[in-house]
Amino acid sequence: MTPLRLVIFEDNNDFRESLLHLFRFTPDVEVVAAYPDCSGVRNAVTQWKPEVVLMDIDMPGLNGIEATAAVKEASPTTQVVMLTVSEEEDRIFQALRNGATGYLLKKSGPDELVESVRLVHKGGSPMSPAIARKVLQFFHLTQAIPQTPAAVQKAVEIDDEALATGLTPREQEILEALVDGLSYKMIAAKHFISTDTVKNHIQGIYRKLHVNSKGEAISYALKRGLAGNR
Amino acid sequence: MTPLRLVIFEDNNDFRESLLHLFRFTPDVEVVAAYPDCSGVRNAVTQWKPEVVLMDIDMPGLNGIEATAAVKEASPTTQVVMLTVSEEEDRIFQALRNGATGYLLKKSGPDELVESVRLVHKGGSPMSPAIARKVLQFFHLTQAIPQTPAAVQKAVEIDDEALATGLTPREQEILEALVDGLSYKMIAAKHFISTDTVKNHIQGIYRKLHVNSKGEAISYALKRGLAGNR
DNA sequence: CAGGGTGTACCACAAATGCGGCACACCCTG
DNA sequence: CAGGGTGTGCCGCATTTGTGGTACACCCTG
Repeated sequence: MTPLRLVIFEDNNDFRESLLHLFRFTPDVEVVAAYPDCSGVRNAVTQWKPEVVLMDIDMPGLNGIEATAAVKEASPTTQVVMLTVSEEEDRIFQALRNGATGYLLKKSGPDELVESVRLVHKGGSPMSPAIARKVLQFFHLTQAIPQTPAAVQKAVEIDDEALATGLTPREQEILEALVDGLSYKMIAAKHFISTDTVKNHIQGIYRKLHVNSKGEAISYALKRGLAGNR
Repeated sequence: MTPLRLVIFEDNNDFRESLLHLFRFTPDVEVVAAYPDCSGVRNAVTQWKPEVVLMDIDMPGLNGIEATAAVKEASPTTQVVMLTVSEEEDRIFQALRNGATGYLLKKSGPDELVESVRLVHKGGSPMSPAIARKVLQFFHLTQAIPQTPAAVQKAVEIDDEALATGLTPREQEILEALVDGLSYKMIAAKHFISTDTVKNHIQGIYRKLHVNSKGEAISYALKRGLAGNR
């Protein structure tokens, strides 16, 4: 069986070297080339036709995100695995939409790196759990409302909003205020409590509705008629 | 440090036993209960208040997907990791929609299982690479298509909502994203622009709708059907 | 009475948001 | 061609929001 061809783009010399070293002891993976920058991405992939590319995100000149687009354009079947230290959402999503199919934090262990290269070639998407969580969050927000049979039943049987969501009466009131677009301060003034207490209630709401920002809460509440029925 | 409380739902006796056995040798994880079916999910989680639940998908009676919804409803902070043999997309997405934050194939090794339980508790989303790939594919599909000038023109001609409110097509798009509860960063990623540009558009929206916060904008838009018609 | 849930309040810190301005490129249209 | 509208990007700064604690008083209910 011919080994899997791998090309590496990584500007940090030490890290690049240790990657090379790592894969030297991996018989089924052959590092055919390793570059400290992405100036020659296009040529590199057309020349080497690698099955997999390991791509650092932070690099001088052409960065890893743009380079990923170039790789996929020059060789669509090549799988790109991003390597990064940061967990910035922007970059994650941009890299993924540019065609990256793996996304690993550099703190991943050697075994994990090697295994990831194999996996991405086998059609998987190795992703550090922290990254996966962010993708999932995004996924959740753009999803339709879940309709489990149980939930539907419940909604039909009892139309008590508070019971259905588990919100306390106070939380329900605060949610109404949120939906009106009020700020913490305004809510506090309206109900004669401190802004800190408002925060507490809002935290409770977030926990129970599985959201973590005003925007999500309002969206959730209005779309399901939990509030704003006036 | 108190160990992490884990509850298991798995109908296969052998597999359940081996899970129990596995975690018996994991000091930082304590399996407080294990059930062969989900008839008592709600009671189980309210009683044990586990940090993490391992949930088989295929089970007689209430299946793992519905049970997941029940778990999250009864104990929102509990993290649910799905365990399954199949890679059926519908089920994956349904489970994730219902609040599962991990998704492992049963062929995962013991170490991976244990590590996944820890990771999901630390805020990650352990996912078998094959699953992650499917989520990513879906992710790709829901991405915005870059605006061609022609498309913009078209939007201007047809979009009477935009005309009615004075919002430009781009602003309309951003408003849709706002209504989904997305953050600046997420919107930026979704439309492949910088967060600063997102800010600019949002400023434009605020000016035209006479509001000055995300909350007000979402509320305004949803209540008058300017967005969120899906 | 002990314990749980609820409502209140405070502190500290990180991240996101809102606001102001500046700049440039593109496409229309007069 | 000049100008306006739109989309994009960047900088800086003040405020708001989100997260994690701790604390205490009240009201139930077993």
